Amino acid sequence: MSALAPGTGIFAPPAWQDDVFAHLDRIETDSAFNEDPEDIEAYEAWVRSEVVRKLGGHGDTHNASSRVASSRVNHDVAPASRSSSPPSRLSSPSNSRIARPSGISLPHHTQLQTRHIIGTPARISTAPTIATPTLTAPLPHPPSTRIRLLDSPMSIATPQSPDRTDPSAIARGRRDDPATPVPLGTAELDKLKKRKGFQELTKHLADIMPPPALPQSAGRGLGRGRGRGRGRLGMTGRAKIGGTALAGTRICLAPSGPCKPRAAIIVQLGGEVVLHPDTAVTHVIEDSGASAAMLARRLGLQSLSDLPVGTQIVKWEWVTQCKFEAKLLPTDNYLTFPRTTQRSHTPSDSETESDRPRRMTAARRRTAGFDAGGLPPRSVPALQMARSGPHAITTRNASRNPSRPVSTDNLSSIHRSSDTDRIATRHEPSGGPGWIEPTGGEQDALDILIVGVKNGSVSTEGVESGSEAEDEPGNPSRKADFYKCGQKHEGEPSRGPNEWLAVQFDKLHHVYEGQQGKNEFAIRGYQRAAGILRRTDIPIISGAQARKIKGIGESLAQRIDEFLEGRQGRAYYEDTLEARTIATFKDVYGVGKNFAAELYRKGARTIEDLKTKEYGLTSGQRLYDDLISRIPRDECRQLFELIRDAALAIDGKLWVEIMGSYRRGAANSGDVDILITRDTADRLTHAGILYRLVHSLRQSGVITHDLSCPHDYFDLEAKWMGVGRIPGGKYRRIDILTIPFEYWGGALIYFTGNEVFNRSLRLYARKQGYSLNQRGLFRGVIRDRKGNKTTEGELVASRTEEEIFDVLGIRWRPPHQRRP
DNA sequence: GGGCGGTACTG
DNA sequence: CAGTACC
DNA sequence: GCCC
Repeated sequence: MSALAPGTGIFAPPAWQDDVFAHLDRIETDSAFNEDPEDIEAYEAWVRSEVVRKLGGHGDTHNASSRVASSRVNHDVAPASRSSSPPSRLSSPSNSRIARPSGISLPHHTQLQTRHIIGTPARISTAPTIATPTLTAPLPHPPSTRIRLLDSPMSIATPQSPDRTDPSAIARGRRDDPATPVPLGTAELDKLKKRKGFQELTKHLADIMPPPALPQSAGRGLGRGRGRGRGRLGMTGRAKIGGTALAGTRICLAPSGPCKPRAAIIVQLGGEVVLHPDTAVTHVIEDSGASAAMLARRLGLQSLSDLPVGTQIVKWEWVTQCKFEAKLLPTDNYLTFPRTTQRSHTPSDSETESDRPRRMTAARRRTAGFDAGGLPPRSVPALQMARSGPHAITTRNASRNPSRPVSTDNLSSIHRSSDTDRIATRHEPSGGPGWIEPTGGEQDALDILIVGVKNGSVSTEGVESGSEAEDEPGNPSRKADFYKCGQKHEGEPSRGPNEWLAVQFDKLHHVYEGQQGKNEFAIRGYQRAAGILRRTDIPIISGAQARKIKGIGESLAQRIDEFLEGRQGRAYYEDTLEARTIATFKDVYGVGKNFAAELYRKGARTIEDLKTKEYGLTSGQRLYDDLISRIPRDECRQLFELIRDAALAIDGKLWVEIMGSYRRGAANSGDVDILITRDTADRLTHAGILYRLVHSLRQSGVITHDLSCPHDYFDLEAKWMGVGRIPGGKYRRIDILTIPFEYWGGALIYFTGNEVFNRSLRLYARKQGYSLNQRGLFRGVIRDRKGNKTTEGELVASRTEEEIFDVLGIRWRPPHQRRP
């Protein structure tokens, strides 16, 4: 929800904006946004036509590239001029001095090519002057192999398909005389009741609820002014806000999320609170992101249709809004399961992580295959662990229990056997669509273990006791256990009980990005808090409680209290039009904080302003509409294939791979990242490829814009950033990076990310006396007082990912586990 | 109170 | 150089 | 912002 409404975004539903970009943003990022798919299609078609119109029918090419290109062409005519004659390679695939592991094939590509030389020995000599590692070391493995590995989306625990329960079927249960509510529920309910948290909450409710002697049925005239309830809320000093807005309601708070403060607010507003549904319940609060089926389970029901007729399942926002408007509002805009048809393409994300973290604003995460909303089996110990152990916060240690059919030895042997550096990005099963749930029969051992742990069928024994249990063995160096890069992070296929809070912090983070004079580390703190909350399985019910978690300090704890109590605190007052606008402008490529602020000062208020008035945006920047939207995995793959094929047509021995969030298994990505290198065993290199590739793709209409070009296209290490598309499709951000062959490992790590993982790994490396960059792991780097490097240092490891992890004493992990 | 990743391209 | 970008 |  990133509408630019001042001061309302965090507490209120987003005001509708007459801003198509806000609209698009909502479509793209907000899973709660439901709209007729046809409207969306029509809208997106319109956006495309607008773009085409503004671009005069096609993308133009930036001067930057032509400038660089022309300055280069004379200098280095050879590669370009050769392009007319198809290159070729020696026919033998094994001309490399290093034997390839059997079963791994070179990328197959065109065969009908005439002999030609791409690089020259002279080129090779231009390679960076690090000591060349002995070529007898295991080589990195060729990309684009089609071998199924754990490092593949198919092996990632993908979210199960969204719950298909027909929303209209919700709540057809009986509604008895509200004066004598009868509990609803199955045997599940008894189990729920036994949980410690549940009992605590019951007790708490007894404390704050009006005396039972009074008729509870309607709660009319009660609640407000009740001494005890008020007492609890006294700290807010705002007990009058909201009046008796909820009089007459009987609201079920499923035992997750910020129950206590929520209960207090409801009572304060004259409503009743129950922890499990009965025949008199009028509303159920649910915004943890659970599916209907999961919610039903948490409520101890077989199905939500067991709820009394007319029961509204609403988001907490409805209550806060009732409070602020001091009246009972219609629930239409706050339904957890809106009645309109669900959009069929609601992302089924395993990783909807944004490549542009600042865009993470919306509650877009959807259902998971199991109920993470329930109380965790060991909430208190687990939380206490949070500060001391890396495994405490998440419950996603896949393989705690070796007594599963598949031993962990098998797992690690899969990882360690052969090569962990084979990219093995599995794009799709042959002929099938890309991102599908593995069927039962095809689940591999890891899937089974992951699913088992998640649905509780596999014990998570050993969480408290800490170490031993070698499923998710620590790192060779135990210190690494305490870094994000030494932990397993698989993203959040499940929604935890703190999703609502996490979303608030996402929003706050976005706002702060537009706030002037705020420390970048402070801003990141909010982003991190969102992630922490999202991964915390224990419902956070107070700032003080959250304070125990590593990463949540005094300030964040205060924000949490404000959110939980529905208070208009700092978060509210800092949510200004200016901050939001600037934050939104920053989403335009090339517009950073300073320029965004300047644009605001100059009077721009919407993205539309930037495009229609003269603020000096380039044509590429005006593609905002397309670029801001996420790229479905399958489209990433198609773009990749176009690029790869173009590259292989130039030199079939290139290694071309798709990196970034795609490699981490994301269901959609913010851009397409391509990494290119070439085995130098035949004494040829990929120098000049980038220039020819970009040129070729421009010819074919795949590349349409340059955003930034390498200072030297003919360096072995070069980066091109720009915009392209599948002809006819949306414009997409594309990055293409080339690296010297010997940097493969370092480049893989860098380009795979994610950002947090990289920072963590680099920090860890630094603490160990190394320095890690996209070229590899270095030792002996000397920095001056300001941290500037004064000595290159010596390359320690870089040929493969595993080599680098080994030196650092960190367990290698497949990309899909690198999502802290 | 210091530290917080390391680098590349643009103008 | 500062600003913005990449993961 | 948080952590050491």
